Amino acid sequence: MKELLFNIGEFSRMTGLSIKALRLYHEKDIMVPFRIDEFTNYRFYSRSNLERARIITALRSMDFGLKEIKELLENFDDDSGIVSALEAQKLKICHKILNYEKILNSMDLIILKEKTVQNKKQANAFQVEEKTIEPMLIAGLRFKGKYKEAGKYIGKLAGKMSRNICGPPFCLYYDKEYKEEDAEIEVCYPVKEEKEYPNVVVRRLKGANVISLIHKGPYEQLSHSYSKIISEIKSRNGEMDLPIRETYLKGPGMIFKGNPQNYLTEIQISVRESGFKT
Amino acid sequence: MKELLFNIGEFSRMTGLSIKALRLYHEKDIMVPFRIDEFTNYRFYSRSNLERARIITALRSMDFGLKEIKELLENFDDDSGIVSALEAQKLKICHKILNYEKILNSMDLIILKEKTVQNKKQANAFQVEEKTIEPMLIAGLRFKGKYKEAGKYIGKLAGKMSRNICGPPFCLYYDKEYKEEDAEIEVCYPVKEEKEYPNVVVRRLKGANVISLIHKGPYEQLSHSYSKIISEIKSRNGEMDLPIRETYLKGPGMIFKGNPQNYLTEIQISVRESGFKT
DNA sequence: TTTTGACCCTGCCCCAAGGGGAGTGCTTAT
DNA sequence: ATAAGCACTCCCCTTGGGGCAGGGTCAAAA
Repeated sequence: MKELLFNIGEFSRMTGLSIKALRLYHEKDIMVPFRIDEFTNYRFYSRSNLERARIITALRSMDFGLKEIKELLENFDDDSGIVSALEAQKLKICHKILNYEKILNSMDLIILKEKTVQNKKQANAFQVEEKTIEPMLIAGLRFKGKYKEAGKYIGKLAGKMSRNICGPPFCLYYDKEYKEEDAEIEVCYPVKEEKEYPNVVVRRLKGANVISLIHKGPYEQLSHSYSKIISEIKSRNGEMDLPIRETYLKGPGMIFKGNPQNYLTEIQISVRESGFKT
Repeated sequence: MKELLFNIGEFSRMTGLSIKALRLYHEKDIMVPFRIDEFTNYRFYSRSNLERARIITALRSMDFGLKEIKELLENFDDDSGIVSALEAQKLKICHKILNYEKILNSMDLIILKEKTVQNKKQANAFQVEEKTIEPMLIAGLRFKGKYKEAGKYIGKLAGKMSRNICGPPFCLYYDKEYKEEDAEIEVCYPVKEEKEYPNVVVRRLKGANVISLIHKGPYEQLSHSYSKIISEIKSRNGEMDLPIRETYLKGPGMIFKGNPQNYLTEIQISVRESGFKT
């Protein structure tokens, strides 16, 4: 029975292990061929090697390393003994999965952001436009300071919310006039669920009838667009309401900083129905 | 502004990238220091390097390879350009997760099996015992042949059911007497859900009152235990009902073949209430 | 009996993303 | 003067093999 042996090629085909792998396992003393020809060094595998190969394949498919497999093979010959090793391996794999899921989440965030921008971009091409904004659930972080500080706070907020975010960030400006310092600003993200966060107010933002304009270019030139939209409102005899909303459709990316000439910012100013003609 | 530079140690602390990694990125032209001292070869990093390091860190954290990162850095400077790369990466990661989840499943299967055995083992120590079996949902594969063929069919069945399995396999013997050939045998696995499988019957197996005995040792010696249990039933004046159930608590493992001396097989024979005395 | 094509051997280099260490050079503080 | 603390280059190591070169071997065909 034992006398029927297979050379490495046959054995490779039988087990599905590559010849290279078989030689490696031999070298690492994980699976030693039944007989090695003294003169030619040809490897010959037996039926018991076949069984061992099956075990190795099974353990490899569970992502065990060769070193671990060697130890397991040396110390056990029964499934019940390796249960604890399996449990440990399970833990490792769970960690990997969790890590990958975290990666998926952050990638989704970026993709979502870019997709949103592309949709917006096609919709209306930098013209003043009237529209109705639906109410939405938002997380807001309010502060008093300079406009330029908003970016910092958005970063902070994004870090806290991460998986809960479902749209691009925006600012609410509560001042009637331009203020270099001590402006009343709330940075916001639309969110999916109503969760609690420290220093953050999660609430439902009312819908509104707004005049909107998408500004393309660096933030420093926002004033051009502001004059455009405000003169439009005046010409239509509309009356502005606070807060003004500034949505950062496309700003510095999560990865690349991008080119400020391509930044897109939507300015939305609520107008009262009274005295406003379409 | 540009004249303030950092040596590699400072830059490493600022970016969180190891010195080794920084040197590697330099070598691979992924991030070249702003200035390299001609005489000492010291690397000096600038503020723009800092920005690039941030990008690299972000991409690395998404499991991109250095080669991919290099290409991305060469071709894009804006998040929107890399969306397709992100989608591709997402796919890869999803595959990895799926693969790991498959591994987890098969590991769980093995662990579950061994745990079941250990519980059974403690419960009753190889004594004839009367008990009531609850009804259960099973998947059965019926064939006509030799007893020894059952193992083959169990393997087949396990492959099909895999994630649905929730207990050790068993056989149902529909013959009243021992038959060397053409025995009526059904190999079964208890399952969680009622799914459809080709050539497999999924059904609810009725509960029963049985006389049970756990046999320890190779299958060739099952006859000893059979005589023990049957003589016990006769002495109690019970009447046997078909089919006989043989549950393979511990047989050849999924990984190791194990030692047949340690195999555990539970024989269960239904007995009719009538004329049976406890 | 020889040849031929298929098969096998060892040994070397390669992959990714660095880690570890040896040996050497530079400045600075003591 | 010397030692500490950086920095540099060069080399080897990791996993699980893949690929190739150069040379030896096997079995069947000519």
